[in-house]
Amino acid sequence: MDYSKLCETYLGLEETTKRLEKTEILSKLLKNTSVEELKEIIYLIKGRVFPDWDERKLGMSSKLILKSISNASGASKEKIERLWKKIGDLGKVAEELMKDKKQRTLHNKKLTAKKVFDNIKKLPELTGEGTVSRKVNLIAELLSNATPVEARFIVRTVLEELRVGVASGVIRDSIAKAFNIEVKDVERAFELLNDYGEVAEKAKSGKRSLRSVSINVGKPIKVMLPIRVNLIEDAFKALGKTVQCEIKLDGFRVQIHKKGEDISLFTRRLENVTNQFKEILPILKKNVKGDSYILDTELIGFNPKTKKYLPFQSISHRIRRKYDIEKMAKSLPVEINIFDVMYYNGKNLFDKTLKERRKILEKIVNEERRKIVLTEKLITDNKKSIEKFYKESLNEGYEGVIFKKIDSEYKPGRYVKGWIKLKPIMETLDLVIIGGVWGEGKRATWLSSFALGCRKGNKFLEIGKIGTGIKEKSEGVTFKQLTKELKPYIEETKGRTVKIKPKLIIEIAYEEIQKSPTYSSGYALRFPRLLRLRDDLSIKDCDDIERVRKFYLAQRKISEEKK
DNA sequence: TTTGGCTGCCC
DNA sequence: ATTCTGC
DNA sequence: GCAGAATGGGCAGCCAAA
Repeated sequence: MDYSKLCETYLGLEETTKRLEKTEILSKLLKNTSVEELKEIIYLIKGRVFPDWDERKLGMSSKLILKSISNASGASKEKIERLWKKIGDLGKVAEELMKDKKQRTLHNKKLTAKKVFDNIKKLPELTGEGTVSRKVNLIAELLSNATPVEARFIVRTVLEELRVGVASGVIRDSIAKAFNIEVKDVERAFELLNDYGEVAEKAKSGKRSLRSVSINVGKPIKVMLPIRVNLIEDAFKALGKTVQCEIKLDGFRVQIHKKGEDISLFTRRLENVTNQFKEILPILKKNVKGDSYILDTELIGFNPKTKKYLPFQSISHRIRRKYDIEKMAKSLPVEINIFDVMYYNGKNLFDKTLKERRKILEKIVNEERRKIVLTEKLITDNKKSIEKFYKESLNEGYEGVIFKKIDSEYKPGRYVKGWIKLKPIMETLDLVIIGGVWGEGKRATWLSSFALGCRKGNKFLEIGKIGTGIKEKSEGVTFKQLTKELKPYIEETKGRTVKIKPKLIIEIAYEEIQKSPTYSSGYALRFPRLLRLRDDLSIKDCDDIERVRKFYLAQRKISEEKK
């Protein structure tokens, strides 16, 4: 397939916001795609070259793409930075610059989808000295042979940000439509295979082939996710009468696959982390019965001396580690908290109820404190007991609770009403805006991220940035309004980043105050978001570092960390 | 040899 | 992770 | 309510620059 044909589809998809129209456009393309190319085209439509479960990484993002654009177009880095700030999309920047260039050199080879796919696929293979320039050249070569529009989408594909409003939902519906199969059959096949390329191939060869798909132990599946509510009343509203309350621990979500003697561990984003946590494999073999299984768990770090749980930041040292793994396993051991089972001894348990799945867990797991346990839970239909469970969980220092409908099925990869997350809301901070970053995509013409300061005497110290909780449309605090108000106070511009004179106070909510190695105040906020403008306050009223420190010391701590 | 920019992925 | 928005 | 697209801090590893 010519890459230009694919780009036409991208343009069509980008043009409409309607999902049904997107489905129509995409299903047409899929119908006209040969079996040989189907997989690649599906990946490219998702803005990738690999399926979700594939662990290869391109190792190329905005800063390196910028170099490729510079090489291919001859424009300086500064010029590209300027355009990027203005347009908010490196793809469109490449398009503009290649337009200028193309007027001079008109003859180039026609790009095929395969050529684009193959060049990008080569990126992960490059390692060692000279890697960066080789990667840059590989993409520059594609850009040089591309039409301006093709350049736009090549850049976005490498960035894995296609921005045409297509992700798994539209792809699912398009496959169903293209091959005349029910959406729910396509969805189920994807739950099992986790690869829309393969699903499309099966769908093309018919309903029977799609239905014969089964789970592949050792290949990660997507996990079920809870919806968040802020009030316990909202949780009651969404849940059935009987509720399973579970404590929420602040560790890593890990799914454990066992098939015969082989055990593999995967994160929520499907990365294989078996090597990082090898020390738990013998525990699993000893304490969990069964020839094959898939378990849903949270790994939580604890202090080996005091046996107390540790905050997330401690065990975050372990997840991506490649060196000193064994040493780390000793100084930062983890406890396996099992809360679900999706597959057992050859049987897929997605359609079983939570009650049934938990029953299986209780039969097969032999618990050992600080090694392997079933997540602490309470099953009740009494509101008072639920409230008490929540309160006590917070008192224990846990992150919060998860409420689950007792008869809920397991829905891989979905945020569903059957699972509800409740965490406490911390006291907010009033902080001053001291900088900003120009936005991308939909937010291209606005300042869309804001640097925050807290007061120390007459000065302001950085305490992080904030970019969510602000509205694009409608009522409330909008990006447009903030940009307009702050623009006159911009003191300095560096690429897409600006410094802003302290003027405007905003109220910020967050989950936790952390010690920060990057910000000058020494603190940063975990999951910050904007609640409202405080134009009733002047910069003198900005919360100071002492108040931040006071909150830091007062907040939930599951263990005293000695550092 | 050290430092720092960049990327990808945990939350 | 949280949040907003169009369907 | 779902799906998609914006955005946060911090960490390890890799490579290039200092």
